[in-house]
Amino acid sequence: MGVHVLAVLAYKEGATVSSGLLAASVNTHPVVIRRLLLALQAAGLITTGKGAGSGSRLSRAPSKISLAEVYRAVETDEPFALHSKRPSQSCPVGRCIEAALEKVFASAESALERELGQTNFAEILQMVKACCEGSRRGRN
Amino acid sequence: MGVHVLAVLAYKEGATVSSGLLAASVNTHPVVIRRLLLALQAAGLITTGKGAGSGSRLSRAPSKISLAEVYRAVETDEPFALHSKRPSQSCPVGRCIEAALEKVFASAESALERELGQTNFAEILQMVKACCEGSRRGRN
DNA sequence: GACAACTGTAATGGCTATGGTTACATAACA
DNA sequence: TGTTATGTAACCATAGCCATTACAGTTGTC
Repeated sequence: MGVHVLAVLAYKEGATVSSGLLAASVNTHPVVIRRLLLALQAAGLITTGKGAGSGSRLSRAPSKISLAEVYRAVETDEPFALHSKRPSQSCPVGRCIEAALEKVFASAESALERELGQTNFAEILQMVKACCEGSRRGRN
Repeated sequence: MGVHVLAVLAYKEGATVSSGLLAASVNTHPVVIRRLLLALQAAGLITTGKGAGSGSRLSRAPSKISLAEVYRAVETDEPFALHSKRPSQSCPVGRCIEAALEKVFASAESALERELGQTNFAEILQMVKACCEGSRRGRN
């Protein structure tokens, strides 16, 4: 969903877009979008103005924003669920499995981010535009 | 959690382990473990017997089981949440973003599985055993 | 200055997924 | 036949996420 928002912002190169318009495209509620925009702001990906006629825009060129940054900005919890309740400490495996898993999962996540880092929004924008050829009647 | 179960089975090389014992190590309920065992059976990672004195064991050597297989066996839904409600089809971005994202996410997931595939349970077992040196009083 | 168009933020309710629990049928073994 | 296990359904509790409402603060325009 965060990707969707940034894709729209990239689509409207530089123009400010209100949360209402973004919500219409994502098909959700403006407040949901604003919460998302806060996370994207904190990550420095967009700038948001206040007041009438205002809205959000990318703070960098689309080619300078990778999916990995969006992932880091938006994702809150760990991709792999560790144990909710701690394993039994009286079992040798239970006592040590968490440390072992953390190491492996950390490298898995870094591999994931490395892969996501290889796609930027210029490419996404290009894919979207290529897909839309032929159905040029866009109201928005 | 699936990893934990298989790690215990690897720890008890070849011996059958009941869902009750596994549950004690994971610190959960035997039924939860049995649900998990069903998925691991379906993936061909373990074999489970019925009846008294029975239980589960690995169906392959630990070195022949990778984390990627566990991931595939256990994980049900997509790692990246697509849109729950479809985006607005009247917006050019909304109309095309899903197809673009699917392609990118598929490659990201395959990168993830590639990374997970590089760790097998012989290595995990080794990590667990290395961690437990010194605290050798294991009741189980 | 009043108004309109925005964002920021809190509070709330609903939905879904997951895990925990109980209960019971069934299968194997001694 | 009794004991020990699995397989499976049903149900409740919990957590996380999204949607919604409500309202305060900010900016630009008339």
